[in-house]
Amino acid sequence: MPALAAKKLSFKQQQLKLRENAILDAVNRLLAKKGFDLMTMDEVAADVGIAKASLYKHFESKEIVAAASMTRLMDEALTVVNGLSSHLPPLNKIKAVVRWAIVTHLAGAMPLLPSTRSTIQQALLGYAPYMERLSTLTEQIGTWIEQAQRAGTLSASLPGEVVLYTIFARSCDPVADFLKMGGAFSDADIVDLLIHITFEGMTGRS
Amino acid sequence: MPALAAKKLSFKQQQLKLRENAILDAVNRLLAKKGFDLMTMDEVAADVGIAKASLYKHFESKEIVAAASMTRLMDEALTVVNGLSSHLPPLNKIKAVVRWAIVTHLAGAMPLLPSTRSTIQQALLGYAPYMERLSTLTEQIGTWIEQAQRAGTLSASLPGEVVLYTIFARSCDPVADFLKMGGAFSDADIVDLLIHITFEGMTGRS
DNA sequence: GTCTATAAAATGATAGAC
DNA sequence: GTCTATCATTTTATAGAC
Repeated sequence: MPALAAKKLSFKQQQLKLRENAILDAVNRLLAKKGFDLMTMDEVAADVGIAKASLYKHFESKEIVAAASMTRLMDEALTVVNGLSSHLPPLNKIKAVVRWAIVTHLAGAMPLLPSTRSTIQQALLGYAPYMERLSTLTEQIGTWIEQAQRAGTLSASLPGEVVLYTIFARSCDPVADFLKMGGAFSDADIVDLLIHITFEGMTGRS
Repeated sequence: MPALAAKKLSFKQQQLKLRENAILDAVNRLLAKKGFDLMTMDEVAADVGIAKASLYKHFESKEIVAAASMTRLMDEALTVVNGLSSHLPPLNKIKAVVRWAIVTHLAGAMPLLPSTRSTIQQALLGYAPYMERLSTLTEQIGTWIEQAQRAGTLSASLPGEVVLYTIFARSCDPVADFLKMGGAFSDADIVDLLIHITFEGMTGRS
């Protein structure tokens, strides 16, 4: 009965996948809350509700489980990117992605990608699945940047590199945290404000 | 001989001050390079060239030595602020301060102030000398923001809070690190680019 | 695969001689 | 105040029973 056997295996694999997703959920949340260096494997295990040794049966190190979590986040970003209407002007596509990132950040589910100071950066560079997705994402956004610059909706005098890095950096801008802590604005307000200062700046318009 | 005694004491105090400044130099550099959580007291001691136990004779904990370093940085910021020509338009004063911060950042001497995730934030809140200076700095910049908004050079529709937090956040923008790592731009170029995207944004001008 | 128990290493902080 | 030596704790990772 190959069909039944395959079904049983698939079920086991599904369970495995579910458990691993639960682990990545916890890791993602902790990465967003404390960052890689302050997140401990004890916390992760406690959060998932399993023993730490069990954690290591699924992921062989702290670096790898973090990289796996970041890879899943990249997949979500790519899903957002691919789900955008192709009729949208390029600048609006870029804004939509940044908007998604800030919303995710405010929801406490955005690990701090761009921190030159975190130990995880080096590990990510050596983790192929992550780098693959980052490359795809970068390429897609890079194309939109060029299109928007040709269309004149994005400043043509800015090097594309600068725009790209800025988009990534604003996706986990600490300003969002400060404003949220202040309590004077709703999440929706904060998103709009950050999108505005990111693309329009802060100077007055005559 | 009170004069001589006073002189000797002053000399000893000068030596003490010099040594403590050397410690704060090392701490400042390490805070900028790795952040509070990844900086170790062993590193600090090694960097200064003294034993770790000696370090603890000068500063009673890692939190306090870091807070002292941050306080000294705040004093430098206040010196910059007070050194600005009073005839400068308010927006230019604000830009000058941000410019100083980015230059300091690129020189590897800007600890990452705004990180909601670092353990040090809580310690800073309880360290009066730092909070005092932060308060003075915030008040001065806040006044300039209001003036610039009334003058129409800064968008009047933006809450002052948002402008203030943005100024602090851009002072240690990771975009600067990324661009520096890329190697395609000089430090001066990076400063100009960051000032531009911070105040003018990234959209095209028709 | 899950658990308990523990190894191995890093690190903040201190004891005590000089 | 400076040093060497050490403590106490945290934390990554693993051993080994079930």
